[in-house]
Amino acid sequence: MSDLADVQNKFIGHWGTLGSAWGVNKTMTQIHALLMVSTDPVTTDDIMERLSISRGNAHSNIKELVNWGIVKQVIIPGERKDYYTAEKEPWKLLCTVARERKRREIEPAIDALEECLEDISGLKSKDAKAFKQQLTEIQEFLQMADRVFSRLGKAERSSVLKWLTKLI
Amino acid sequence: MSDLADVQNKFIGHWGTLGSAWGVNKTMTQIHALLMVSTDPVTTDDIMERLSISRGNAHSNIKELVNWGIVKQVIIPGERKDYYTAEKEPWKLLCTVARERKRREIEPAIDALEECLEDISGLKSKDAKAFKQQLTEIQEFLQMADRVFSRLGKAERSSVLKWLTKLI
DNA sequence: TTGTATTTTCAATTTTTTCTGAAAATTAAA
DNA sequence: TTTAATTTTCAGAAAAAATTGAAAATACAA
Repeated sequence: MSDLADVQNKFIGHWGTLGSAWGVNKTMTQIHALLMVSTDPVTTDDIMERLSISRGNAHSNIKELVNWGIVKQVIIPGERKDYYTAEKEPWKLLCTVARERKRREIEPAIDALEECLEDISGLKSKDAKAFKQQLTEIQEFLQMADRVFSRLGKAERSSVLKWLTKLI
Repeated sequence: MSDLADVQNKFIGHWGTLGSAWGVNKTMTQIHALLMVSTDPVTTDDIMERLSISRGNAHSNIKELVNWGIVKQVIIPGERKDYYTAEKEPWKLLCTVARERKRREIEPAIDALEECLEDISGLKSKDAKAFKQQLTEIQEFLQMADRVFSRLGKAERSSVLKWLTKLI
């Protein structure tokens, strides 16, 4: 027989593990998990206490979540402290993350490959041609990913679901 | 005016950066990048030299790539050394990664949430109900992700392209 | 067998990342 | 103003992850 907080902590831990596997700081995803299961807005002190972490750690990870657009600061009239909430709807989370990852990772990668392609445009050896061909294929792949993420980033729940259902 | 190896190194570096952002060891993705742009199979020594890394490092990352099914060992008759190659086609890479990530991350996450749901099944407070509801939504989301990855994992290039094109 | 090439392992080290905690800065009430 | 609450910063500490290099294990030709 578990009590609510215990199970929530378990969930928070698992969400952190999942985040790590995808290259996200564990504390960051844990804070996010805590906010997802919190019905009311939460303060930095709440987070520090709940996750047993320092103020600095809590602070910087919250800021990072806000940067990603995954967490919002909410103003509570009459309160001095800052309160935070997260979007609860997983589909919206997906959209936000897709938008950010496109901007932060896919677009720069495309630009980088573009540069590589320019650098070798002058080379005519057989090996250079093979490399060029390979880079071009990867480039096309990334461009497709870019379009998918872009589409996802703009999507509404219903439309995402519609595609995915079609897809499967 | 750059020479081929320089541009390839540049590409290898960028591919490593991209991998890091997605939670993959940089050396691992760099080895993968090197194999993708190598027309012929490559030995551990080639990799060590090209990336300036130790034998142990090269070895363990190659093994990890083989584990993921992203790199294959090839037997070259008459040669003592092990040779390795990577699938060059990005779409096939996507399929392989999707299959593995489903197995390694998504399925365990679903099981973990399932356990959380069991743990709270007895709790009847208002908060417990809200938590249950939230977990259920996340669970459904993960299950959809699972199906998408599963579909991707089985796919052929043409069919993946067909969906994605429809999607956009 | 024996010797040599090659692969594998892993303790120790280095590097990178994350985290802490306290001081400084900011904000706003008194 | 002054004071107290709160947020922000950041140098140093701790933890985690990656890497080295050499010894051990293995594979195989002679």
